[in-house]
Amino acid sequence: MDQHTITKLMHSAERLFATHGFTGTSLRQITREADVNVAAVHYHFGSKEALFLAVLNRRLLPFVEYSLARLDEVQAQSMLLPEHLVQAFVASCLHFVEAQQDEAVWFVKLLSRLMLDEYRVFRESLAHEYEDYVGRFLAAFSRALPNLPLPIVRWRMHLSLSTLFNAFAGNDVLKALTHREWVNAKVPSQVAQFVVPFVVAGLKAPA
Amino acid sequence: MDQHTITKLMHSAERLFATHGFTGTSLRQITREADVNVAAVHYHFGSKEALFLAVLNRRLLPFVEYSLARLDEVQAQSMLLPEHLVQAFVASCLHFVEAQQDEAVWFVKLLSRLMLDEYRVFRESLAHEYEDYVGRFLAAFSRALPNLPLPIVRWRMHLSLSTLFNAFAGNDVLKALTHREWVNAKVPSQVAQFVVPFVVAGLKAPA
DNA sequence: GTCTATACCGTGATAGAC
DNA sequence: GTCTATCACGGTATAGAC
Repeated sequence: MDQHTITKLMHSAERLFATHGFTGTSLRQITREADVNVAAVHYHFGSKEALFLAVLNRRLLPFVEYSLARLDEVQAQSMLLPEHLVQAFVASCLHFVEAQQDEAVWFVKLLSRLMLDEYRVFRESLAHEYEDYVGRFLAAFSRALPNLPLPIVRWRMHLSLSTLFNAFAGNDVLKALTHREWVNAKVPSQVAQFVVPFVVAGLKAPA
Repeated sequence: MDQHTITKLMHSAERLFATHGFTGTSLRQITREADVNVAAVHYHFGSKEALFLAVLNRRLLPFVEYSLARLDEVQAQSMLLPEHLVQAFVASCLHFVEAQQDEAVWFVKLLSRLMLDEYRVFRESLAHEYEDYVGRFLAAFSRALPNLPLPIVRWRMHLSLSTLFNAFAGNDVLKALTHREWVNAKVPSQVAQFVVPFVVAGLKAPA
């Protein structure tokens, strides 16, 4: 156990940001848990915001790369169906989880927060890195759903990916209102079994 | 403009909590915007948490009541289909938005945050109020999907309601990553037009 | 019952010793 | 590269004036 300061900081920050949110986590909590000095964050990253972005990009950039490789594979097929795209995306998620283990769960929770207005401030920095990624998936969805007008294709892709993300992150509005587990899935591959048929059917719905 | 202190506080709190989150909003911001003293929150509500719950229940309790009335209507029909349940829920949302106007948008954003772990602390208080509501909707979904095993019915209902909530709240993972509007819907009834077919098809997907 | 002044502590950030 | 000291600010909560 002789990790570098930067690694220890990112590790603690990832878990704490995922659990308590950006504003809900203080630099003092992070540095205490990482067992480093309070000033270390500013020395190595410059600011709390920069630390958050670093934590995010550390895992998201490799994920995106892997995910695009899977996309290229299915695009190479002559017949492109919506389920192929969902499979490419889900397979990337599962591969990611398998490689990162527990840390992946924190990371996905962290990622699912970005949808909220609260995290608006980070969007400009993220756009530079991920604009191309989203664009390429959208083009693929257009190919796979040739009979639907573009606005509907965009909505369907948005709903599909948001639903998948929220499912993997364990975000559940029913659990929030009743404090009870209504759905249970021990591992991400089980989550996928429940969500994929739902999403694929949604994509293929008549206009 | 001679509102009561309590009303002014709830109004400001709703908007600020929705925009910046619970930890991201300070009592000073709320009281400054409401043009009341910093201590007013503690006098009238007891704590920041209690204010949050009050803001939530103020709109959610009437919504639930209305929504259950719509549910009873469709349950009275001899043939209960998944689309009837979705329609009952969506109609309640639209009725709610029409009555509350702009404030409804803030409220739905606020509500969609409850899914996150960060808001765990409120779940116990909420369970008491909304356990029955969720239970009655679940029973209806079981009736409408008689050929599916109960775990799948639960997943489908969870995915449907979460997807609808996120759509009305404007939560969009693509927008977060690219800082760009991919889907556009001026009013909630337009959102419904895009989301309802997706969700209904998802519900009716083969097991 | 209602509001105000204020206490006390934690926050992100910086400067400078080592 | 790391640490201590310190800053200005804003956080929640309370004691007490009207």
